[in-house]
Amino acid sequence: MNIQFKKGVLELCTLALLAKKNRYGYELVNEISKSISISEGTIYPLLRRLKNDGYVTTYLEESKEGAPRKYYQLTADGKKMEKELKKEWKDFIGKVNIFLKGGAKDE
Amino acid sequence: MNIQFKKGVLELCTLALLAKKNRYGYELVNEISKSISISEGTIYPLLRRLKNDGYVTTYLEESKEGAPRKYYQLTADGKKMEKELKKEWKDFIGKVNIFLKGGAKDE
DNA sequence: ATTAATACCATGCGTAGCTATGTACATAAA
DNA sequence: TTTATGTACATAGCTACGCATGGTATTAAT
Repeated sequence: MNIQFKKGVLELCTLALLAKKNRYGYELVNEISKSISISEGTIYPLLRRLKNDGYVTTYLEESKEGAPRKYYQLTADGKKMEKELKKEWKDFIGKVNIFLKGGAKDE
Repeated sequence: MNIQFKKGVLELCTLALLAKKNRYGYELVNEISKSISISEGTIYPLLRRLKNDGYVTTYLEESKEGAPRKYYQLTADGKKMEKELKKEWKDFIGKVNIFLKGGAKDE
């Protein structure tokens, strides 16, 4: 899978998943990697950035299956950002599609 | 416009435009920037990479309107790459769309 | 005790787009 | 003449983000 395509989009995917319900980091890794190949080393730094930027807050919860889980919750800014990024993304792929339309010259 | 979204996609757009007909660098900049905001400092290094990687060849042609133009032409590898990237892109945005479906939890 | 699964985190690296700047030629205006 | 505009190409330094790698801690099974 093309690494470059993911740039910025994983942030959008993460925000979109958190918009549906609060989740913990490891859960996000598993959820996203079902369809897009990613590693923990990508998601944890991303979550840290989101927190530093004020888009999410966190809280701990114990787990019966291992170490305590750190849940991530969108802030008002985070919800706003999610909507904005989603809109930008749809707009962007629409524009890209203009260039992809029409086949090669020798087809 | 989100800079990160463009990563890798400008290469696809460039290849897709060259698949339709040969173009010179400045023309590509103008063509692409009609819908996606880019600068020359992005496209020229990109074209250089494409040439180094054997996806395009170049030839010079004089112009009545200024400096001579360097035309870019897809190689067989370039055409193959264009198809592959296009497929990967469509696959990718399909997967991203899975995460974007469904609204926020409080809507 | 050791292994495995769960769950979290830090860091250096490479890639690619951005800004800013420079070169060079042609044409037209001052 | 020199100044500005448009065309055309190119590079240096910066930044952001995903990746690979490694580490810690808890719980349960072997």
